[in-house]
Amino acid sequence: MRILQFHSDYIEYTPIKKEILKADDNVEKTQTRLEDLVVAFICIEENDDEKTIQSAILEIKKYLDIINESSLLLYPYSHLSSNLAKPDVAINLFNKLEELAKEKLIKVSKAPFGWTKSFAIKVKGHPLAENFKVFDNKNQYLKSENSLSQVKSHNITHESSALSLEETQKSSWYVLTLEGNLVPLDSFKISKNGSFEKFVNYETQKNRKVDEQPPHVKLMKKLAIADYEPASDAGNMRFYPKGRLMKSLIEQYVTRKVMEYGGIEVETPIMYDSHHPSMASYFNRFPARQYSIRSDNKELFLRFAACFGQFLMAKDFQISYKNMPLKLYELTRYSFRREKSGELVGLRRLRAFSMPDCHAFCSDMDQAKTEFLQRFDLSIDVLTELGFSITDDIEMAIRFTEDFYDKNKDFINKLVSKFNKPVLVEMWKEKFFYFVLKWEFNFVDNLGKAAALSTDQIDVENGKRYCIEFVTENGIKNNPIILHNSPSGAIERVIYALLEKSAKISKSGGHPSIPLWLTHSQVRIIPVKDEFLSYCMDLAKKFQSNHIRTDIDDRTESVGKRIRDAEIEWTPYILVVGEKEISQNYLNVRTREQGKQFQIILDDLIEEIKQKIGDKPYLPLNLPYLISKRPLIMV
RNA sequence: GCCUUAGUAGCUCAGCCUGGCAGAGCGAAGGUUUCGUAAACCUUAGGCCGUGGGUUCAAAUCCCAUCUAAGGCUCCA
Repeated sequence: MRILQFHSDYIEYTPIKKEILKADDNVEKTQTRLEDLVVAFICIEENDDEKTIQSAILEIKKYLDIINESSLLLYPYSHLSSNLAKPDVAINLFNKLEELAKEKLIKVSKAPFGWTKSFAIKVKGHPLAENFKVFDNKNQYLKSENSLSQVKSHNITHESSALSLEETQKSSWYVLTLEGNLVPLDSFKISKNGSFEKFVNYETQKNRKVDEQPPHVKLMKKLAIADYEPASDAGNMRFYPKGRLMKSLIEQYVTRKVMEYGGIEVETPIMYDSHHPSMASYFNRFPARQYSIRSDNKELFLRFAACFGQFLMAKDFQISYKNMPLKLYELTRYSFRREKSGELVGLRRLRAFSMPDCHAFCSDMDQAKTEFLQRFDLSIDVLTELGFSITDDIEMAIRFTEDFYDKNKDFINKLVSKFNKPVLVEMWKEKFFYFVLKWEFNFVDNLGKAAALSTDQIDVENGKRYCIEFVTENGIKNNPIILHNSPSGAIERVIYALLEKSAKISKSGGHPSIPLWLTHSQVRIIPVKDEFLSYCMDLAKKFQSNHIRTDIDDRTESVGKRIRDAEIEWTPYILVVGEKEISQNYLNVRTREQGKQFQIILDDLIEEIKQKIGDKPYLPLNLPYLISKRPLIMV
């Protein structure tokens, strides 16, 4: 039995003429079009039997799992062999194959057997898209080749990755305590209703049914931060002026922190040639999750992480052990992942996102571990400075192989004690994928959903896979261990978490807010009458020259209305300026934080605000400073 | 991909069950008001009721199909 499989954008076929007597009846001679599926061209050979069918279907299912596809077309295709089975045997086995496939897969269809058919097919542009397999009657899986791809022996890696996917099932869950005890999850007493409990449930249980729309989705619209863009693909957001400003500030902040740590900023292309030789193993890691673009004769895909561009760059560097650890950094705008449409949620899960990604190339495991601890501190620092409390908002998961744990208990316990709370552990019997250890900081939102922010990994494979080399003290070339750190996680996700956190505060009766350094209008000035406008403009200039974003509500609305509007925008400082303030030279301030009014002189207020902002990045207002000049973005 | 829900004015939504002139609030435009800490007042303009078909004297409303989106499931290296 021979199977030629294509991962296809579409196939169209039309039955033309019945070829053999026993061919399928009730066949309409109309065109069938199917989209996004695997087309399996199959021929049944002499000596094939039910066992052959069974092992074939397992292989087909494995292939669909790997490329993450659920639709299958079984297409009888005799031209693959010169040793065909007799038609009546073949048709019988073919129907069995269809039955079995329907038991195991979601969407299965079959083209008619024994008919001449015309067909047109469009095959997707990634190395795993084309695949050929041969089985004999002892249900042995004989050989498989990417016969049409230039990447020879590719299927061997594909095979091993399929096997290791099964290994995934063998992971087991524990809690690692501050005392360094690895307690099986079942016997660990988790305190009720805490975020750790929610996090553990989210990670380990299947039932995640929630009926509400996440609060941050409402907020991102209401505060005119971001919105869905109907004219793009789902999961590609538009960012309004306030959201863009917020993103820029967070991006600048994270980038500065990573550069202070020693990261060297680079920029790499967002698209790559699918047929470049080094793509094969990359695809094997992230199969069929990318956007693809056809341009002239090239099949390009959009990157889904920065790893790749940085590895290709590091490969061309001349690196000595003296340069290690070498840290490359890029904040991708964007990385693209074609998540399934149903998986996308507001700013939590996107198809296009901005990801800070810092790789450290280390000479050996000792150096890697030392570096790893530094980056752990960096990540805690970044999240804290972004406005999260590690104690209240963040839960940690750590995943490692049993072998690595046995050899590195002290090291792992050190991570936990730095985190200073119990940690959820997923332990694997054996290594799969490319890392031996990986941790994440997760934010748990209002609906009990967890989203990973910071993360770091110890990667022991890709140095070799990408031929990255450094010269050791002895003059030998060696492959580095690579650490993959994102100290903050995707920038959009940081905004999601900030909004969810403020929704949590508002739920419990507090005043929701956004960190001062990230709010668009830090100070809003409201002149009581038009005649005070020029005084207010002078005032605004003084704030702005001190890097405090200040605007003026010069609309002809009542004072009450303008205060209300400022509060709806979550403006942290509202100044009402009238005769009293001008004649007596003080300011009347209404703060969001304390929700009360007080009087203060200008210089003191500037000092207070500057102190609260600290050394966070500054950018000027991203909208006209007179409200009357602004378009209305959200009601 | 599957399940559920929703598409009506710029925005948020009512009307649909039980068919009978297309509605409200906010926002916008014009005007009056110059106001002291969470919504001043008046006037006006805004519509292919997602799209296509069907039933009916008559469809936003009932039926069928279809598109789009959201939420959930699955997935999440």
